[in-house]
Amino acid sequence: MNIGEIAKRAGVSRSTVSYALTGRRPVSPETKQRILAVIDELGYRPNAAARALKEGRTRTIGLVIPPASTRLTDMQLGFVASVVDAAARADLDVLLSPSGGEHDRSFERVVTGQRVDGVIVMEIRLEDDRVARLMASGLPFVGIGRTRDPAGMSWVDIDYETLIARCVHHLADLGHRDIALVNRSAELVAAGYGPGHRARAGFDRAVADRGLRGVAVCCADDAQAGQACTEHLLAEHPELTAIATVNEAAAAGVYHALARSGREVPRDFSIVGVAARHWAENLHPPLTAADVPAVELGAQAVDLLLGRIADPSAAHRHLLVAPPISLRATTGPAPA
Amino acid sequence: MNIGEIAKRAGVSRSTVSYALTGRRPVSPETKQRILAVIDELGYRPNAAARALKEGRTRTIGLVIPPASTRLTDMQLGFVASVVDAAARADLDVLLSPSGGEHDRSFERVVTGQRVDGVIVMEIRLEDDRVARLMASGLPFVGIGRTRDPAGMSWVDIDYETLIARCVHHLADLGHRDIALVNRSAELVAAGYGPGHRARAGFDRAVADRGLRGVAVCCADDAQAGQACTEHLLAEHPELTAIATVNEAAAAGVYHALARSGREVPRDFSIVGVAARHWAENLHPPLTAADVPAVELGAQAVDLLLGRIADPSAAHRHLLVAPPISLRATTGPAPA
DNA sequence: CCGATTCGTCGAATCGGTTCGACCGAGGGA
DNA sequence: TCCCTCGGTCGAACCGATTCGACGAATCGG
Repeated sequence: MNIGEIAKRAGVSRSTVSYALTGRRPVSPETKQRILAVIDELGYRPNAAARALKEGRTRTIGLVIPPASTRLTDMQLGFVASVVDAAARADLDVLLSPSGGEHDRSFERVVTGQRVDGVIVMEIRLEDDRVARLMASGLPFVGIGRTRDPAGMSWVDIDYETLIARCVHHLADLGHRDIALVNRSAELVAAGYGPGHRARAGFDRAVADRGLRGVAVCCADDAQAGQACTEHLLAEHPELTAIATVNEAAAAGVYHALARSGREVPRDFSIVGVAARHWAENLHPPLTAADVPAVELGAQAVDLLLGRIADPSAAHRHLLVAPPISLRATTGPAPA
Repeated sequence: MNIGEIAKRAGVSRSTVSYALTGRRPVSPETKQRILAVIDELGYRPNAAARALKEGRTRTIGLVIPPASTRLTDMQLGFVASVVDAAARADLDVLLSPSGGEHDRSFERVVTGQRVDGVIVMEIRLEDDRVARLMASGLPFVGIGRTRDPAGMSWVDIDYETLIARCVHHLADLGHRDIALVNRSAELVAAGYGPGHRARAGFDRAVADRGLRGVAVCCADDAQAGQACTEHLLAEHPELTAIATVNEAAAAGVYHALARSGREVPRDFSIVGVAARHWAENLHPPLTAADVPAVELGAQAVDLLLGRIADPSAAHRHLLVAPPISLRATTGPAPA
């Protein structure tokens, strides 16, 4: 079932079969039809490896994800899904590569073995050696997220700094004076995870701008940690009346801790965050939050990558989104 | 940076480089060292396409997932993560293929273009044309889930029928007489989604065995639907004192509906389900549930697939797991 | 001391496509 | 009528690896 077999049965040469399929040279209607009939009958498809070898491209992109051991957040899942979706629309396949920890062989294989035409990297750190590796390799790539100095790369990202600042202003406008930031996990922040640092910076700046009293804490990415963290926060700072958070996975725990402390949301306490819309709406009560357009970002990342593959020397482009805050049910005036 | 370049710089023939790398023929220590030095210096990796073409295998497996539009449940995410993880351990790459809906081109490409050595298929229906397609193609594959008559395939699956029956018996043992099943979405069940049907069958059988009164409903996979569904259920059947569920995504909504109706869990009402442990523990209160070992199942699926790739004519194997119910905080004696 | 092994290496064939140069015949312009 | 162009097709080269057969040199047993 290779191209030679098709050629033999159609009574033409292999090149003619190739031209009939790719259309890169004219083939007479009768010949073409005969070839297609044979192909259809035998269910022939060109061998992807042979084609990739000759053409020098694989029609596959790599998607570098955090290692499987760290559970994907809802937002990350949204990115993965939208990248896969957008790639499928462009008739590209997606090769998954967990990176970090023990799986660096996988990353190496993807980057170095000419298995993919380009790469999308998620979960970028301020200093990220995967990015350095990719830049050195010359392979086209796009970050979902960006390094501290992203001038030499193409990327899409969420403007956490602006968003958290906006959250703080929203709370300040409502009269809150003592607010807390529930950030991502201490490990992530310590490892230089961009959103954690940028959220912190935005929080500090806005708190200073509005003359508020702010306290920032880190919190692991699950409901139990969110609860523990909030209980601790309320015990240490009983004066708090609001929380801003970028940790969607912890939000349910934050709710429970507040309920157990006797505080009712939003009457006694306000919460505002940055989260996937799906997630914000499914909390109870629905979370007032900046809705991250994960689907759009993933699609844009694929777009950018296609551009770089088509012209690797083109100027780098990027997209920084700061979606507006959707008012739902968790923020209200500061209690008197 | 191909093997010829390495050969030239090391002053040997291309075949010798190949033998030095694969070890399939002896190479003298000095020569080998010289070759490895050059390779190291130039950062050479064999071209994956060329190797695949000659060897006839790609060292890649396909993972067929539901289309991106339908959000992955926590359990499905666990499967994906564990498959990727297990594949990485075996030095295999994973090619993602959304199937269903508009993405059948992607599935076709994966199955037919000799891009992968084997395939793992998720979300299998009782009658599943992707399975039929794979059987016809002769490509090794393993299902996570199984068709109605899975004799001709290898698979791993969760024994929903037994598990839900076990849940019902657990509730009956606690004295509950009126119980409901909250199943997966009506669309899934209508489409012949196996777990939905098998859960229903196990529920009906156990309810009959114990002489209970049971009511089964379908429910979309999110918290809002869970709440609406439960409210409806309580309105129609106020005599209910317990719910068994296979719909982990709806559980939070079930909780809220019960709380809003004034029922306290587990004092007034019991809930028991089948869910990923991570998910059950993060609910509040933690859900008494059969903990699905998604990680183990994914790893087993990869194992089975490796076996089939190694020997496609070997007898089919399968694994049906029925993990015990972990008692947490949501079941108690039926109210008097 | 000679024939048979064994070791280390090389050259050439091969995998299944794409693509380039060339060829033949028909049609069109001068 | 002659020449050129162009449509349609073929054969051969090529992409970058693996692998088989062969061959020279060293080793070994008799």
